[in-house]
Amino acid sequence: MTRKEQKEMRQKQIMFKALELFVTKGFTETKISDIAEALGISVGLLFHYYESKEKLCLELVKMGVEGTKMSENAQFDDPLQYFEKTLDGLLRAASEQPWICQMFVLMAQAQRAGMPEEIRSLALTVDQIRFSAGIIEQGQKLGCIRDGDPLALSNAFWCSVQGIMEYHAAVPEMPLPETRWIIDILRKDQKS
Amino acid sequence: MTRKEQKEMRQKQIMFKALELFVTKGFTETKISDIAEALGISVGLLFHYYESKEKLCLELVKMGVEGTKMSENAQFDDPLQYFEKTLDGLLRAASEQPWICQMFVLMAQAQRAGMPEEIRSLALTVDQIRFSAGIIEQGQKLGCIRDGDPLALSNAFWCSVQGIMEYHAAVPEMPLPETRWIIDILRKDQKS
DNA sequence: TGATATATTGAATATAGGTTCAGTGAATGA
DNA sequence: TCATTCACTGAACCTATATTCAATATATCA
Repeated sequence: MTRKEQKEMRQKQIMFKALELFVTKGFTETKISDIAEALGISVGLLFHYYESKEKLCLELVKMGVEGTKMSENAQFDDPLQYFEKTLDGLLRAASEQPWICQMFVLMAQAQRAGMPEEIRSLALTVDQIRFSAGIIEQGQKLGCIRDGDPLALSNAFWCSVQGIMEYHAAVPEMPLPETRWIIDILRKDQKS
Repeated sequence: MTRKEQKEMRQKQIMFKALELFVTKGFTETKISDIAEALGISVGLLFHYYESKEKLCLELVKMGVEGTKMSENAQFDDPLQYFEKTLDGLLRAASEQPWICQMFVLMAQAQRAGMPEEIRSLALTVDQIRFSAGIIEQGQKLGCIRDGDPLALSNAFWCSVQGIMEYHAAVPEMPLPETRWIIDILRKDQKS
């Protein structure tokens, strides 16, 4: 293994363990030494790769922001289908790769007051709710999404997803819901 | 005002401000001095009323546990109606009294790893999800709640509520969803 | 009114935990 | 092979903040 490969591997290792701990214990509650210990490396080595706990978290949030922007580019015919596809993908991913759902949770944590300002403002650049409200409006015109304030509907949907991801990050053994249960928050005429 | 009244008022004052800050900033991220400053009192006074930050939080969690047990005693005819009544009450309360929704959020925080053990174990004594799963099972037999793993359905419902409360605690100006949108996670045949 | 109890303060203390750094050993490459 | 670079260590350092405490002000009550 070349030096470069080794370096990238270590960085990845550190990031994913940090993500796991930040999400299960919380950012401030996670000690740098917790991460180091969990990986069986020294505290000093961690600072060799990341100049601070804050920068490490920032790196994770950057990753999350990119992931979100990505998903906003998904193509769809039917607006309701957009949510179906997105949610189905998320739930499938969450059940297989813990880090996807953890990432989801981290992004919410990062938006809270009390987070380092640089992290917080970056996290606040994603606004899934407002973005989806536009698609919901389309769906309402087409008659596949129920009536009501699009922003409130979008909020209801994404908050539900958020809650589910959060709980699954903490208690992975709890069975995840089926996509269509959550989609029915938005669907106009149930019974498919 | 008598001494006793004054004492109770101060304690309430401190508890509610602490709740607000614990929820918006996080437990560890909230400094004792933040609470004191926000109330215009000294740090020392806070310790006169609560022997530690941990005990203060514990008091809040106790309050939350009692509230939850209370709501479990609600009477109902129709299982679906139980959820409707409960959620409607919660949403109504959340929009009027911030602390109710904050309390909801605190309970989730308190259950996380990384919290002081005494707080965590107390918070873990409430198990809304498992409790509601029983009611969901009844509803399925009666045909008013959709088929599927009752535990997973209960999880979906309460996680959604959790997510909504959490977001509303952070961004109160976002309009809350309507009860029936969330109830439709559980409802068997939509279109009322 | 005086004596006691309680509310209140803020400076001093203790400690946890993020960060630094001087040093060791192993890989790389000329 | 030798020199250089980089991975890696863990103890020392430093700061932020929970907690303590001695002192003061105010209320209660006999």
